[in-house]
Amino acid sequence: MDFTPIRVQKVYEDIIEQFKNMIYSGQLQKGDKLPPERELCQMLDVSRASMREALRAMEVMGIVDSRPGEGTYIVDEITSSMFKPLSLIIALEKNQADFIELRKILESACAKRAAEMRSDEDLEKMQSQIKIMMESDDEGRRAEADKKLHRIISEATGNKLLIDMVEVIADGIDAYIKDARKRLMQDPRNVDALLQQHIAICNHIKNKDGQAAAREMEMHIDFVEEKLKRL
Amino acid sequence: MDFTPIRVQKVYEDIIEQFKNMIYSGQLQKGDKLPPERELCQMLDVSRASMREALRAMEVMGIVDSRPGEGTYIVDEITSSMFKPLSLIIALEKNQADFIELRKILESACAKRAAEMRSDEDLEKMQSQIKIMMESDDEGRRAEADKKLHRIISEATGNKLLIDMVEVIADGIDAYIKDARKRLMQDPRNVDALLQQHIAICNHIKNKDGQAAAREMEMHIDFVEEKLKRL
DNA sequence: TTTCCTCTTGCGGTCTGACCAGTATAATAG
DNA sequence: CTATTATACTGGTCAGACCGCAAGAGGAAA
Repeated sequence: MDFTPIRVQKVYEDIIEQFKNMIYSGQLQKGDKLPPERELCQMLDVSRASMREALRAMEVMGIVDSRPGEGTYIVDEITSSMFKPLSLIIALEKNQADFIELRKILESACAKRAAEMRSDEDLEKMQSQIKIMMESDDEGRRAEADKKLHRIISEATGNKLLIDMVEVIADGIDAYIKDARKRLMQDPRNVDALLQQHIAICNHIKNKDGQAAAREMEMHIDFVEEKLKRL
Repeated sequence: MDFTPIRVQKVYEDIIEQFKNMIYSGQLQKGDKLPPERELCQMLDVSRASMREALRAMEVMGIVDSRPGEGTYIVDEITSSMFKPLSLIIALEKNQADFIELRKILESACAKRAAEMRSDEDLEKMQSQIKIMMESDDEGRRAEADKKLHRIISEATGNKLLIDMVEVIADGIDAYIKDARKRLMQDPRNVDALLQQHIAICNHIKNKDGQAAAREMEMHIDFVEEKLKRL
């Protein structure tokens, strides 16, 4: 006998399901205020504990926002919170190849779009970070500038989704390889290579050459990945 | 006076924070079994309700898995569950430009990698879907084949992360534009145009021309987006 | 009448303790 | 030694209580 295992739906999952349907059907929209928890419990005939588990779950998903004394609302602005779990998953996953590939895809796409849409202001911000990288002797500061530069590039796309996602993935990976990076940067040749790559990327963005910027970004991430592997 | 609002950390967030740190520090690893809820409560000196809110939150993040009578475990395999909230956010967001752009980035990257890594088996699967599209008169079946084809392409990359993410985003957007698509497909010219685009993408994948496949995929999504806008 | 303060009310946040229904393990019978 | 049964353990759910914050009602002062 080979029966299918019965998947027992937990109450909180059921509750989320109902909210989901109301969102899909448009009955719940951005910014809407939800009834008080106690009322919701009566409506769905569940305990407050279960209702709260569902609400907390939706809170970490970035779908609702509960404020003490005020009430619970459907969020009215997308936040990066929904991507936060990613950094934890990255920390759990020893084989990070998939994450690095995803990062490469996203960051090169950012570079391409940044090249196409950048304002002069964006360009200035990038170059000020590069200046810090060139002039500073402190690896900590250089690493910070590196990070900022990548963020400025993603911000130049104007796509909030992209910005948040790149940041979470980059942070997750960076936290994981932090020590390795430090050791890598003890060799001045590596420091210089990285600097040249960053300059090249920015130049392509300056010249509004999206293709080249994307290619350069991809090579840049490949370079770091390759060096780290050898460590 | 311009004080910073005091951010009151909720208990469940605090608990998650502690788990997060243990994951980052490596004290908690994939597959580990957690102590029973009641013990955890004692360790952290919190109520079971709060502990459960934290656990449920981590469950929807795809980090832990609780099984009745058995215990709670750190997940040992990445699941797509962490991306599920995205489809809800998509449903909430009227302006989907950012999502469509993200989709374009991911799917064209998939096409590129699929072209580079595809097996003959992958190719066969793609072509069988195209055959369905060509021969079927039922728009429902054609839409299904369309969807499957895109999934086969993402699967050809072998990157689970990418597969899950593309699926969630595509599903979210498709659900949103479902009716519009139906109307679009009432015009045979559109049906044919889409078919030609799919064939072109697959041909590039067949020829292992990643650049062309990516470009074609991007144009394909642009085409659909453009047509939908005019509707 | 208007403004300001106070107080009530409503809300989310947290805790306690209890019971249920599965799973796993130890004890028992064969 | 094996198969069965009984027990302990674990997550899932519920009910009820109390706290502190926020908003709005109502009254006091200008």
